[in-house]
Amino acid sequence: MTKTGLTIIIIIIVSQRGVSMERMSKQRNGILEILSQKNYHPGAEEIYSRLKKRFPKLGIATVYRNLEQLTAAGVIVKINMAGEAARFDGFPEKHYHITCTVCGRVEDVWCDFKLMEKNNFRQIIPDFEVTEYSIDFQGRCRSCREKEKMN
Amino acid sequence: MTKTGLTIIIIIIVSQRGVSMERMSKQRNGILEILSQKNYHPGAEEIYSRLKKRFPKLGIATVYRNLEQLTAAGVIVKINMAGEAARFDGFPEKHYHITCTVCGRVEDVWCDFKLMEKNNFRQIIPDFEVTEYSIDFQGRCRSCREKEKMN
DNA sequence: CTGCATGCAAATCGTTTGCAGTTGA
DNA sequence: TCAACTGCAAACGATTTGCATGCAG
Repeated sequence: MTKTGLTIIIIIIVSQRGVSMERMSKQRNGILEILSQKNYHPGAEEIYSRLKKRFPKLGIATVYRNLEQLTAAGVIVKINMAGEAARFDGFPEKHYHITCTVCGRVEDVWCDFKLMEKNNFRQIIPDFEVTEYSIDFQGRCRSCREKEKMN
Repeated sequence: MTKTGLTIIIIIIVSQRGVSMERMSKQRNGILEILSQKNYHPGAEEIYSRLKKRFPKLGIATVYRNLEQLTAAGVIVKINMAGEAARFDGFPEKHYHITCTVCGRVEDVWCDFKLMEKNNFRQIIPDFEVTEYSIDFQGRCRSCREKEKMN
């Protein structure tokens, strides 16, 4: 719980909804390029190994540091996985994710949950001022269901 | 300390769910006692340090092993926190949690999200067969908002 | 030129595992 | 009795940090 961290996030989001990174290094740009693919949610390790081909001297710490900063700036979104390594999504527009319990694939869920709007929480959770929420789905994707049938 | 009373409750819960822990050790019983408090969501470390007073030789691995087994048996629920250590909830009945972004406090949210029922997901996420979902709220709790005002 | 960003290595954190000794049913 | 459970220590994976060097603006 870092009070300052929270403050910084708010300031950046309010001032500019876009990128205000101090500098655009080749490495940071590479990460953004990888994350510009829709419905693709790699972890730090995958981003690292893909980028390592282009930047052989790249260190994993650089990837983590950039992912952290880009997340704080609201340019990308961190997907916290239960137990496993976090994944990242280059599209910060509000949406949800679904994880296949069999293969672990993470896919986008683009839909409005109108009843999930913040206003409704006033009655439900009176003691709290709800500022954020996330919905995480789990299920079996089509291909995993088809594979299950074969066995 | 009402040891006997608590044990009876635990046995009822276990038998109702058709799950049988192989043995009920003193340590496991101690964990269940701690988690029998409503709206209390300690992490492994907190459970450990509380129980360490009663069982000075207790190892943290025992706590983790028990929490894992109790979670698998459906007797308790694991709350995966973003980044931080997981917390645990002794009440497995379906409900949600809200985390205060300021103090980190986790509180229960007992409410029905009727539109959240699995049936509705068929249209929303056609490729997936949704088996589970979780909603995680974040916000500021009353006491943290009051503290904020003072500054 | 300046200081943010990098690469490297070591450290940290939460959690898991191997193993020998203990214990509950 | 004896498999399941414990305590201890070491191992683990994911992520973070310290520090000297590199490079974008």
